[in-house]
Amino acid sequence: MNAMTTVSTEVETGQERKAPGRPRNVQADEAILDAVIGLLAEGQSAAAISIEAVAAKAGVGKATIYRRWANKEALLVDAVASMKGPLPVPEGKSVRDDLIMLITANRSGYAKRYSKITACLLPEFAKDEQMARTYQAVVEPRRDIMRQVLRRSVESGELRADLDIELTLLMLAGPPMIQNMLRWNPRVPDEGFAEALVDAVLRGAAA
Amino acid sequence: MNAMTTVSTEVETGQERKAPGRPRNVQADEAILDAVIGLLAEGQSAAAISIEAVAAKAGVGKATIYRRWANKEALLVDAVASMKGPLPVPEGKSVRDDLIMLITANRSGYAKRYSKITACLLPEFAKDEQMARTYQAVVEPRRDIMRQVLRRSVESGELRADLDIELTLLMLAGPPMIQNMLRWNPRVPDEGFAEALVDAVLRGAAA
Amino acid sequence: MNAMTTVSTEVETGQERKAPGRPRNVQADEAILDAVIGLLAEGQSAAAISIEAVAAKAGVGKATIYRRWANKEALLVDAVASMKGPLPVPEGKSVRDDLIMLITANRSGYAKRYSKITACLLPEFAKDEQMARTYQAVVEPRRDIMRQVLRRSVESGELRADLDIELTLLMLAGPPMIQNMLRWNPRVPDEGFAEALVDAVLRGAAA
Amino acid sequence: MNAMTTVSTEVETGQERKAPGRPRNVQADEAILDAVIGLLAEGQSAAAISIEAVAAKAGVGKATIYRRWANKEALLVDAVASMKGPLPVPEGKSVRDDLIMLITANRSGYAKRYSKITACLLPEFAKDEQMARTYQAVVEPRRDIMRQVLRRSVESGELRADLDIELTLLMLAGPPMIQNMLRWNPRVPDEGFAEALVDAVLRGAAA
DNA sequence: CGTTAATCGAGACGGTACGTCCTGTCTTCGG
DNA sequence: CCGAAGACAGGACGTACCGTCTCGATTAACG
Repeated sequence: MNAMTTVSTEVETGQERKAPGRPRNVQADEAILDAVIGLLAEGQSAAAISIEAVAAKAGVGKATIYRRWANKEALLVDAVASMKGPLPVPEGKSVRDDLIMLITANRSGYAKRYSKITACLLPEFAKDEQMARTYQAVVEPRRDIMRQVLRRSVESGELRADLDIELTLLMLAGPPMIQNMLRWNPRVPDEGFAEALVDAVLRGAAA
Repeated sequence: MNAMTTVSTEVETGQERKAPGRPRNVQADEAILDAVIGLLAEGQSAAAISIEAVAAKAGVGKATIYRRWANKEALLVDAVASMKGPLPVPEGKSVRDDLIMLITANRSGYAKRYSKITACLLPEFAKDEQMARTYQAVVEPRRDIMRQVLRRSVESGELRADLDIELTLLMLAGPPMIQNMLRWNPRVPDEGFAEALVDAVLRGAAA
Repeated sequence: MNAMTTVSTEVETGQERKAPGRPRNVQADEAILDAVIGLLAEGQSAAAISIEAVAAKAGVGKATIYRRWANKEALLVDAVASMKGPLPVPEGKSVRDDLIMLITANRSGYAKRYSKITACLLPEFAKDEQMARTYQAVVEPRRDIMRQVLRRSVESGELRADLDIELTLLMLAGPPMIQNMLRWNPRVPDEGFAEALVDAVLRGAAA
Repeated sequence: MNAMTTVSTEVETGQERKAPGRPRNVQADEAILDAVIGLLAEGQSAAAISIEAVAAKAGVGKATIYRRWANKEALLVDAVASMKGPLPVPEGKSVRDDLIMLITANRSGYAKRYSKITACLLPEFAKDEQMARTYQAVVEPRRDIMRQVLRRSVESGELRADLDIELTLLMLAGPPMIQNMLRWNPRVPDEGFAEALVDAVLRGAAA
C-alpha cells in the first residue's frame, strides 16, 4: 500500500501505541477510492482524473486526500490495488487450462479496468522506484499464483525440469500486454489468443 | 507523421499548387523536435514535458507548435518517431543471432529513451484510436523487420512451417517490455535475458 | 497606481518602444475593478473579497488579475483609487462652508464605501511602504484641495498668518475618522459633528 | 473582555455553584495571549496571524482557543487589551502637559504595537457591532482619563465653560491616528507633533 | 514593385487543476 | 468536563499549463 500510514504500523510490536488526536475516518478512505474507481468507470482516461473531482465525488475535502496520499499517482496506484478482484484460483486439472484461465482472468470485468489504469501508471513506475515497489506489492501475489502453477507442473514432470520459471512468467504476461496495446492493428491476433500463446509457450517448455 | 501538413499534400496531383503566404520555417520543425528530445533527456518523465517549456527551449512561439501538431501527445509521438535511430538490419547468419540483436537494439542509446516515452504514451493509445494508428506507423516497420526474419526462417525450414508468426512476434516483443517495467523486482531476470528469451521461443518454434 | 505596468512607462522617452506580444485587454482592467467595487457594494467586508470571486464576477481568468496586480491588497488599493468620485470643488464663499463641505463629502455615496475600504487597507499600509505610497497618490490630491482652502484663507487674512497648515489638515481629517470608528459609542457626537469640528478648529485658527 | 466565560460568573450569587468537570487551565489563557503578542512582535501584520500558529506557539490545542474566544478577531481584541500597559496617570500640573503626556503615551513601547493592531481591527469594528462594543470596553477607560483632565480644566476655569468635551476628545485622538497612517508622507508633521496639536486645540478651547 | 496571405516570436486570454494553508468544528484519548 | 492532538469539509491562495487569440514584423509568390 502506498498510503502514508503514519499512524498505524502493519506489523504490531507488542503493546501498540495509539496515535494521539482524532483518528482518521476509515469511511473516507473507502469513499475516496470508490470515487476514483467511479471516475475511471465513467471517465475517459486515467490522466483525466483530477484530485478535485475525486474530492467532490467522494464528498471529502482535498486535504483529506493529501493527508493520505502524497500525490495523484500514489492515489491511483492504491485505487488500482483496491480494485483488483479476488485472486483467481487455478483448478489444477492441467497446466494449460490453468494458465489460460489466469491470462484470461486479467482481461475481463474489474481486471479490464485494472489493466487500463496500469498502463496509465507505467510512466510513474519508470521514474519513481518507490512507486514501482508499491505497484509490485500489488502485482507479485498474482504473479505468484502463476509461478506456483508452473512450479507444480515442473515437479509433476509435466514441464521440463530445467525450465526457467521466471522467464516463462514474463513470456506469459508480456504478450497479452502488447497485444492489448496494439489491438487496433489488424495483423495482431485476437481470437483464441490466450490459447495459442499458452500452447506456444508450453511447446517449448514441455518435458 | 502526425504533423498537420495543411500545406503540402502527400499525394501530389500532377502540377503542384504552391500554398500562398509565407512558407513554414523548416528549421522550426527540427528545433521543436530537438527541444522535446532535449527535455526528455534532461527531464524526469514524459508527462512532465510542457508545451511552454518546449517552445521556450526551441526559441519558438507556442502557436508555431500548435500549427504543426494538434496537441501534446501528437507532438510526443512525432518526437519519438524522429528519435528512433536507423532501422536495424539483421545479419542473416542465424535466426537466433538476428532476433537477439533486434531485441537488444531496442534497449540501448536512443532506443532506451524511446521505450521510456513509449510507455508514457500508452494511455493515449488506449483511448485514442487516431493516436494509436499514428504510433503504429512508427512501430510497424520495426516489427516488420522481425517478421521477415521469422518468415525467412520458416521458408528455410529452420522454423516450423505452421508457425504463428504474429503470435511469435508478440512473444518476442512483450516479455522485454514487462521485464523493463518490473526491473526493480529482484526475481525478474536481467543478465542474458534476451538470449534466454530467444532460446525459449525458438525451442517451441523449431521445426 | 499600483498595477504592474511592465509594459508602458508613463513618462515616454522620445520614440516609444511597443511591447511585443499581444497587448493587454484594457476592458479587462475595467471589468476587474468594476467587479471589486461591485463585490464591495454587495458584500460584507473588504477582507471577505476573494480573487476568485472577483475573477468570476469579471468574467476573467485568475491569471489575468495576477498579471496586473501582485496580490489582493494591491488590487484593492487600485479599486479604491478608481472609485474615488470627482474631486470636490469648494465654492470659495467662506472657509467654514468650504471645510464643512469637504468633510461631509467624504461621508456620502461613493466616498462612504471609499472610507470603508480605506479602513480595511490600513494594515497593509502599516506594513508595506510601497503600498502606502500608492495609497497616498490617491489621498494627497484630496488633501491638497483642503490645503489650498486653508492657504487662501491665510492669505486673505481670514486665518492666522502663522497657522500650521499641515497640522490643521490632520485636525480636520482625523476626528471624523475616529468618530466613524466609535460611532456605536453613545457619547461620541453625531449630529452637527462636521460643523462643530470646523468651528472648533477655526476658533483656534482665526486671525 | 470578550472571553466566553461559561464557567465562572463575575458577579457571584450567594452560594456559588462550582462548575463540574475539570476546571479550565488558567495558564492556557496567558499562554495564548502571550503567543498572540509574540507573533505580533515577530510578525509582519496582524492579518497574517493564524489561530493555528497561535495554538502551536502557545503549545495548546485549537479547541482550547475556540473554547475561550468566538473567533480570531475577538482573540486579537483581547490580546490588545491585555497588552495595553497600566492606565497612564496625569500629573495634574497643567492641562497642556497632561494632554501631551496622554497623547505621547500611546506612541511608545507596548502602545505602539497596540495602535498597530488597532488599525488591523478597524474593519471588524466597521462590520460587527458586537466587536465594536468589545473594543470600546478597552478604549473607553483610556478616553475617560483624558475626559477627566478636560473636565477638571473646565471647572478650574482654565478652559472655556461651554467647551464640547466629547468633540475635543476626538480632536485630540484623531489627528495622531491619521498622522501615524500617513507617516511616510514627507508633508505630514512629525517632530513636536503632540505639542503642536495640544497647543492648537487649547488655543480654541482656552477660556 | 506593391499586394496578398500565411508565417514568425511574443505573450495575453479564459480556464482548469495543482498542492498548500487556514478556518471553525468534531472526535478521540488521557488527566 | 478539560486538555492536547489532530482529522474533518470547505474554500481561497498563488502557480503552472492548456489551447486559443492577437499583436507587429517577416517573407515569399502573384499580379
